[in-house]
Amino acid sequence: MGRLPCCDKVGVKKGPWTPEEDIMLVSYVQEHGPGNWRAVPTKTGLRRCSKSCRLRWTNYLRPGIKRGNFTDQEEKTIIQLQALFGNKWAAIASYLPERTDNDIKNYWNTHLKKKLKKFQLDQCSGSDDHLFYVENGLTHLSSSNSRGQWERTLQTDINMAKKALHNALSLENSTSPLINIKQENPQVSSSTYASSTENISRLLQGWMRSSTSENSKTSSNNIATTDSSSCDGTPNAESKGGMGLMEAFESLFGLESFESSSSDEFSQTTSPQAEATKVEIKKEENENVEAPAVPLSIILENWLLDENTLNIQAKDDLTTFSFDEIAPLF
DNA sequence: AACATCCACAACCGCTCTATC
DNA sequence: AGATAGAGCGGTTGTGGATGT
Repeated sequence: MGRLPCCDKVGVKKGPWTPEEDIMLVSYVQEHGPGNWRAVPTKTGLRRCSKSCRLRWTNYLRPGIKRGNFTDQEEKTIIQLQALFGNKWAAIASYLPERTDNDIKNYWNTHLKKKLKKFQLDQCSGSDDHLFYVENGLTHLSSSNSRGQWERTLQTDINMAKKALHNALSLENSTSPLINIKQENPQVSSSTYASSTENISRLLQGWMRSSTSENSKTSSNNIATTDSSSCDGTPNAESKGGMGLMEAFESLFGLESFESSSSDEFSQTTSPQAEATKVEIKKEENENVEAPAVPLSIILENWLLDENTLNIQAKDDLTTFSFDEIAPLF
């Protein structure tokens, strides 16, 4: 049977969007809010596929998107999160609220992949550039085969992932553009918009001002379903980021270990269950060093997200974790 | 100046998941 | 329970500008 296409392919325009089309789309969103994309082509007269309209909005016209060069900090964050998540661009993007997953993916493919290749070559030739890559989170690329090397690499990656998470969470609190706009500057700055669409951004500014109160109901509904990083600039870190982490650790260690750990528990720094877990681990270690009852992922989870209280404890857990337990998974 | 090649990025494609009826 | 629409996601492609010959 198959799915019906999202729109009639005949007469649908493809390729780059013109400023006029952008304005038509933005005008529609101003009026109706993002959502009901199927109706957009007919209501606006745009000869575009509904999906194309949605993507154009999500990846380009949506408020709060930062364009232009990636900063060193952003680059490091991407590298570190990529090491953690793999090519889960949406998950990575949720930690960089001003960037879209498409942007990050493109940046990775065009810039960072090259650094990756260079790193591999430099490693063969023993270049001093190695330090750069270590600092930027590329140690996971090491072709280390020995167990000791692997463990050191893991340790380094976890440190960097932890840093990245910390940085990302700081970013969320401090640089989310629409939060700042709402909280600090009701006049709304245009600095976060694409320079090429500044005219459109002005339309949006007016819309945002009026919509914060008037459309709060509809826009919150629509926005919440529009994108992984919501339009109000506050990525759903608890659900999305949290799950991303879980997936990351599962993919890292091949363990299905989060079934008993809810996202709420995940967000807690010292949940009773986590404490119980640690006790359990210690107990297990005393009884049987090679068979920890609690997956490594939970240890890492606790350690990553609890800077102060669990650091030393979990580090101990980590360093005493038996590699034999997970070695077959690699 | 003309052409070829490279590169970055926007956009598209196809698949999957979820919500709704 | 199955069909459908809406949306998310990752991979790939197309296009236009920059650079080299």
